[in-house]
Amino acid sequence: MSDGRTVQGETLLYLTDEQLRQGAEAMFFAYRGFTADPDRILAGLSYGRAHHRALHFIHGAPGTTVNNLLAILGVTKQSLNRVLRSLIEDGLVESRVGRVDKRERHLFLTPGGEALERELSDAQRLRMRAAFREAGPEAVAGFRRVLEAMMDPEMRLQYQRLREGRG
Amino acid sequence: MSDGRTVQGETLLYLTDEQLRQGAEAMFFAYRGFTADPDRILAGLSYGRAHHRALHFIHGAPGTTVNNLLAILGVTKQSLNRVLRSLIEDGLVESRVGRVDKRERHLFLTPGGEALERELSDAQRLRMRAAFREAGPEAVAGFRRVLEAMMDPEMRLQYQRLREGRG
DNA sequence: CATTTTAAGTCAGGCATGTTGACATTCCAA
DNA sequence: TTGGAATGTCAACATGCCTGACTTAAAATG
Repeated sequence: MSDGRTVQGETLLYLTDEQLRQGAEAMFFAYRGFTADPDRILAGLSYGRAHHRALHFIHGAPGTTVNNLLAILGVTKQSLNRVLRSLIEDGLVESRVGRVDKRERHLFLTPGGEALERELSDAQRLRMRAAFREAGPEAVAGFRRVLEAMMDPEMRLQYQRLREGRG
Repeated sequence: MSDGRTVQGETLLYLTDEQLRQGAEAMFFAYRGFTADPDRILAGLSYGRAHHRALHFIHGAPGTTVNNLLAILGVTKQSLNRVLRSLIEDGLVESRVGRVDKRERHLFLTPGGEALERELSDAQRLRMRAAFREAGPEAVAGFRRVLEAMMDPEMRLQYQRLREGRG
């Protein structure tokens, strides 16, 4: 890979291989922190990150279909199905047959599901809030901009669609 | 959770629950993109992300010990050992008994290991470089600041130590 | 109406990753 | 010198996610 510095001086210092390397390491360590708190809660419940993600997105889009969730989470239906089955058995998620299309199942959180989702989200938000506060508003804007640029185009669309859906 | 807007107006808009929620989703989608390219390469090699991480950090700190790597990667030594064993068997990593302390093993990449590390890093850097370029230098600075604030204090130290070690 | 497509769920098998437990080797300090 | 601590290894097991093949039901198509 070429060295940004050799191209047009200090302006592109943030594109040197070493800067990119540091960026990658920052992503690695930060993601660990990002998931650490919910992971601790989930560990005691024989649930994993997959359950958290399902609860998160069902909470954000109640009534979403299995197929929809599949596209957002980017896992196979076999994988998602195992997660959903346990959540439904434990009474955290409700699956209702679609009214217009009876093949579809619409997913909702029960009060218990909402409670767990909130517990997990609160743990995660606590850390994010602290980080955002510490870094300041401009840093947060930059953070968001870089992350969005890092997504696969498909995922970027999903992300923007979710944002718009909630205003 | 409290709503930032109610505290002191638009200044803290970036701390509202909805903003934090969007930040969390951005992390989720972006991390997927971040790992997608190396994952594709690894899939054909019966290797996984753990192998990539090991190669990455051994490359960055040649001669590091197993214990050292353990602290950085945050997994159990048994888990790391399986990864290292396969990398050593495949001739990508060399393990040398420590000279001053014979209990320690010092880890180095062989030319083959360096080659694979480079291939993986190049794939990842390509995406990061594009994202950094698209977002611009100030955004990248903010990105880094938020990620650093999001790390566990321990990991933050590891991260800073690695940065200093390479200048 | 018959056929094809779509949505969802299931079973089987595989691989990467993580865990705990037991163990060998080496070092160091009481 | 002896016992504890540190380092690393091996084995067994659990989990999560994957692919592939299949069933069921319903919708779309012709």
